[in-house]
Amino acid sequence: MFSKETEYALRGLVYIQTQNILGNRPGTDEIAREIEAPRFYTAKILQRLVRMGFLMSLKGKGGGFFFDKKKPELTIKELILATEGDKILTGCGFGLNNCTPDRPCKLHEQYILIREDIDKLVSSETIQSLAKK
Amino acid sequence: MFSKETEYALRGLVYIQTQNILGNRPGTDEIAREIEAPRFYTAKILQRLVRMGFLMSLKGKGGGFFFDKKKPELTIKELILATEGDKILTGCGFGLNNCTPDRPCKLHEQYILIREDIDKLVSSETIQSLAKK
DNA sequence: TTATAAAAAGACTAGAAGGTCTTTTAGTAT
DNA sequence: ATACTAAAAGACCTTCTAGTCTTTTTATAA
Repeated sequence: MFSKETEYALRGLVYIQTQNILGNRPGTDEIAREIEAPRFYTAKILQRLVRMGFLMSLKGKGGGFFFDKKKPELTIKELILATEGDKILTGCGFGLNNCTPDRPCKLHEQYILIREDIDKLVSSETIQSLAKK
Repeated sequence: MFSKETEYALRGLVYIQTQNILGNRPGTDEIAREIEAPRFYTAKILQRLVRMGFLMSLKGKGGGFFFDKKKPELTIKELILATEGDKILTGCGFGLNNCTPDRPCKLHEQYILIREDIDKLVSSETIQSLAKK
């Protein structure tokens, strides 16, 4: 469904948020261990997320990752769009690139419904809402 | 959603079936052109499908690809399982590999519903049903 | 003010997916 | 029989995803 990068980002961010709630700022080693993801790869992905402004970090002793509480909640959709673009939400199931609403391909009608459900799900859930579950 | 291989296979097989209905046995060049897919890659994918028994072919003049009319219709699901395994139909949206019904992950409940819809769609549609549309 | 801790940066590697091309094999029509 | 046609086989290449590792920068605590 999603790429590894999106998966690790999703799991990592939810873990960070659950720790933030407890007053902690986890670091890459802890995060990677807890979400069962490769250590260095997780670090790289988190760095990208910081650069994109989704997340904040502090270097040095006592440092780690945390969310800016002034910012609105981060929807899964925003995260997916940033890590792997909109192909899941705009692409056609049949794989015909010239499949448009007026010239739909043979799987279009049925696939549209599924795509809308995916869109609804990733639009309504946020990192913060998942962290509370 | 699907891999390129699955996409080209899907489009190629539907094209072959529509041509079979008209009494034709299209070859790799024609198929690749019509479904807008890379020529040699399409040929390779069709060869694999023949080896897997989904399709038949004839070499030499007047040769090409065709379906065995004695066989039952080929569901999209069978095709997907053969080309990319069952990860789309069994995998977890959240990407947690130890996500089971009794220990569900945080996106499980909602994702399950979408996965079931996908399963229903690919189980009900066949190459033959798509070719008729 | 220095030792230490942790993120940032970026080079590098492995493997898989996607794609190309040439040669071989096997039919078919003449 | 032979020439031609088309699939089969398989080597090869390219690109992208996933993952590793080392070095550099920056902050903090003692």
